[in-house]
Amino acid sequence: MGLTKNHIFDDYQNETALITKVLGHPARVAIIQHISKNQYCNCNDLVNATGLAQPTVSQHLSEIKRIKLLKQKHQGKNTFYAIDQDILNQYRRKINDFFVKVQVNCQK
Amino acid sequence: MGLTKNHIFDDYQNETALITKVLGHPARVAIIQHISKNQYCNCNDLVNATGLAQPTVSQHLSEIKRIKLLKQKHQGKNTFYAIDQDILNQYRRKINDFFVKVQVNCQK
DNA sequence: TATCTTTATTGTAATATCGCGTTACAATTT
DNA sequence: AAATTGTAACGCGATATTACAATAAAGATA
Repeated sequence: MGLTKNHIFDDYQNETALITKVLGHPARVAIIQHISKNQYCNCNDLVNATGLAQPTVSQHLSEIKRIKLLKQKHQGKNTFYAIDQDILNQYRRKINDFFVKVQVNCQK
Repeated sequence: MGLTKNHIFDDYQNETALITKVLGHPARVAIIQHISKNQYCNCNDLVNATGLAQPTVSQHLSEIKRIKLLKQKHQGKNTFYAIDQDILNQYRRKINDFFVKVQVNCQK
């Protein structure tokens, strides 16, 4: 089948997986790092920074956008990307809470 | 190609991705949750808890084992699984640090 | 011994992902 | 207008992932 059965899991489990899945590729980790160090950089910067082809970077960008982690500014032919810090912080807490809850469960 | 170019990314990026990738599936999130609430449960418990077939659960378990997040005890025909809390805590800090570093970079 | 239970392995079909060449398109630049 | 630049979309080949039936293997039980 090859098709994840999302419907048999709850919202919390699906959302946790959705967020971590986006972080689950080194290119996307690298892209997020580079944008954070160069807020409002463009696609070409990321191509140079990662060494991946432009369509590949563009594809990874759209996966990161899917979870709303990026803000975009269009200026002429350029698109500038920045990290949405509110969302980032929200996800940081969510993922950390997941770990903490698991940890607490272990100790009961 | 369908082949991740790990060699063009650094150890930090690859390790961050490796950990989050394992969490990037709702079945594995569910399995980790269930083991944490039932330390030293067996595979059958997880089959019942998730609703997935036994080979599927076994496959997910081995992915979680790949990053050393599980401890196992063999007792006769049974295999009991538990969360390795040291590793869990290590990963919690690692992933949280990743988020924090990105956040700090944004604010420079 | 034969059977049942539990888990891992093998094999396979369906689907998703990764990476990139090509193309398309919009906004500049010449 | 023509060429250039930056980005997204399309399409494709290679590989990986998801899920499961069937089987194997190892221990327990009748």
